[in-house]
Amino acid sequence: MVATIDVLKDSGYHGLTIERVATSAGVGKTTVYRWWPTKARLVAEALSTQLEFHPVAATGDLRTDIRYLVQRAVQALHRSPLAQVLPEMAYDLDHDPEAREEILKLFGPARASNLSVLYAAVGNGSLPYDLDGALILDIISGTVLYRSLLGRDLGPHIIDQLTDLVVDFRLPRAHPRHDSS
Amino acid sequence: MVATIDVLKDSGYHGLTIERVATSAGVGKTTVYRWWPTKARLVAEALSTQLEFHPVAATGDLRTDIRYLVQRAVQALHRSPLAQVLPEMAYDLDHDPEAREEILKLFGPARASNLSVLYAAVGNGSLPYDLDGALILDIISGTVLYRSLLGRDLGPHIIDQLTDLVVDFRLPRAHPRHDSS
Amino acid sequence: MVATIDVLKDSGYHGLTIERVATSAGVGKTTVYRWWPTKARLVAEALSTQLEFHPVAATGDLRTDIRYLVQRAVQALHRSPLAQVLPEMAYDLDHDPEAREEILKLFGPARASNLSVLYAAVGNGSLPYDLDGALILDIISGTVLYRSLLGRDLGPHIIDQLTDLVVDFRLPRAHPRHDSS
Amino acid sequence: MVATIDVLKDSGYHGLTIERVATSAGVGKTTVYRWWPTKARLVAEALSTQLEFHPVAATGDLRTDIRYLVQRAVQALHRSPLAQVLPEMAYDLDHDPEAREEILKLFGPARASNLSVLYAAVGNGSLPYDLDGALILDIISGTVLYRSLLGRDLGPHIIDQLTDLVVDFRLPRAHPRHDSS
DNA sequence: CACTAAACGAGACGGTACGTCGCGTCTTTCT
DNA sequence: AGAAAGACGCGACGTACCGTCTCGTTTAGTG
Repeated sequence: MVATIDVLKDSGYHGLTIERVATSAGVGKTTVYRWWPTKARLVAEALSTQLEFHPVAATGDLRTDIRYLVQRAVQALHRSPLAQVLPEMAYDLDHDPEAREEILKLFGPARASNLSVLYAAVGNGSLPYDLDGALILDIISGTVLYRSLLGRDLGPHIIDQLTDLVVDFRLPRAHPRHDSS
Repeated sequence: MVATIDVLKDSGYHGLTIERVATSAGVGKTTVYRWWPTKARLVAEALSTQLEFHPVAATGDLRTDIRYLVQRAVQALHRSPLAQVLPEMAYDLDHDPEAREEILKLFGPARASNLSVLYAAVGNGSLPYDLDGALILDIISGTVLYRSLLGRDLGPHIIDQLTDLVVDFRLPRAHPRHDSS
Repeated sequence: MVATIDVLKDSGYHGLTIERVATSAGVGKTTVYRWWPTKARLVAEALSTQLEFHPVAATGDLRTDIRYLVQRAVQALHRSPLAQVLPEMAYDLDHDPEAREEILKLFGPARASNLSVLYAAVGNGSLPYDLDGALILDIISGTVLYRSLLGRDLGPHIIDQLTDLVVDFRLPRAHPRHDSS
Repeated sequence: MVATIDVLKDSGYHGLTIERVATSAGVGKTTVYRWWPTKARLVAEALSTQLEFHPVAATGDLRTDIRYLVQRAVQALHRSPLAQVLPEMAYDLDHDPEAREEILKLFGPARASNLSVLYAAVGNGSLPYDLDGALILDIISGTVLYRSLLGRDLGPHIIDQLTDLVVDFRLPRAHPRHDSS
């Protein structure tokens, strides 16, 4: 497991080989296969031991809380180890439902926490009563991941833009906004 | 090239092998390598001969036009051949800038057309003058792709939700909205 | 191993391909490479399982024994499977000392036996006390191999000529000798 | 042709490629194939332009002349460029009679000269009247080539031993003969 | 002098084999 | 009994040359 993480860091998901993990763990390949049927499952589980969710108290101030939420999405999906690994795993996850499940579990706590922030705001009237929180989160994550995949701009302004979208229902403005803020 | 498309359809990007393409084209491996240095480049170019952009006249009615734009994004990124292939290519594209360029070119015409729709609406005052059109499009595409990747719900309501987001600056509502439309 | 012999018989050393041997043995190429680093080593070992030395009792009559010795050299270096393969291997053997060692081992028993015949004759005074037996054998083998390589005459008289050379210290005579014997 | 020699020197017969020769000659592959149907023919012809025979006057002293003859055989078949190339060509020559012819022509002048030395000695009674000169020469060449191929000892004594064999009809003696010379 | 045709350079082509890597299974060996 | 070690059949990798095959482009030689 630790070995998996090491290899993953050194070589990425593509460079990770069952053979390599086994060797670096001082273990027979057989043993690895015994416990994890696929590379995806192995990595999924390894990541799950590695990443842990640090819950954050909501401040109650909508803009602050949303901004933080967006920030964490960007971090998680842009330069984190997870983000580097996820796209390489895309295919395997699509063909290995159990691994997908495992990976999705990793997002669970953060997602729940984020939803609770949103619905707290709904509760006090800052956001519409029939808000589709899940979609909001997907919009944020999706936008960030998409830009990351395509190698497009992911500068700091995108955080403001997405925050404004949620807090003010405001469509993103062209980003020479730092001078107007 | 045609052979590449065939193999791609049969076996997906992962199942596509230079050897297979060569054989199925009745061609030596060397010839394939001579023209396309990597699998990603080969597939990118094959896709580009396959996909063509059908421009659509804007109606002038913002909601209709945006709706159509969103619809096309969903089609392009959900069940199209391209959509099935893209995630599998993610890793290679990340390590093969030329292939990425080629793939991005595929999006070019549709993207330009979509931008023109948005900025036409900006022009007649239906959308804010300082709109970040590129980000809007990324939000739409990103959201759709993200849900597609995670295997999440991509029913018809998402089209309405994203349309409303752009047209009415309205955050997505929970989707029992078909009864209210 | 058996497969190697088969392929060797069918196609000679040049036509023998690791790939072919592997296929015809129902085995992965890797396995072949695991055990024999080079084609030369593989063939050398295959030959060594195939060829076995049949020792022959010396009669004590010098001419008879030498004649038989020469005869066997001609057989071994002219039309035997080994002889057909050896020249094709020349280059590889020159660049693969271990394979050369292996091949030389094949000659070992016959060479030893031949030397013992010679030195027995030295012992009873039929041949000079300070005879260079090794060179005698090389002269016989070398002459035969050389003619074989150049496609030159290797008729039966050469056996007599070489025998006489050793037994009578007599230089080879022009070979219409069958009528004078 | 000059290019062929260059490549031959750099890379040996095995490393010599029609492609390489063509390139290094600044010539299309086609042109090479037009003039020389096979690698063997090409090399054979190249060698024939390179090697020339320097006739040597016979001294009339048998031992001196024979010794020189043997010496030249050793030089030609041991460390000369030809000797390095010949074994690698063995297979091709066996399957390309025209190339063999060409190569044999290279030996022609030297062979003729050597035969004339022998038969001059026959003429003045120093060697038996019915001597098989061709075989004598093959014995010398064969022995040298054989030892060369097998990587066996080819020190200076072998020259004395072979000379004695011819001049004195004496079988080779074990070679601590340098102290007696 | 212009025209033609052979010979040419360049290099693409369909192939075959190379030696390597990683797969996922299976067997042997040793605790 | 269970794990390490690693052999195994397999299939793809990307490379090197093979000998064949167009392509224009020189270069003579001839009319």
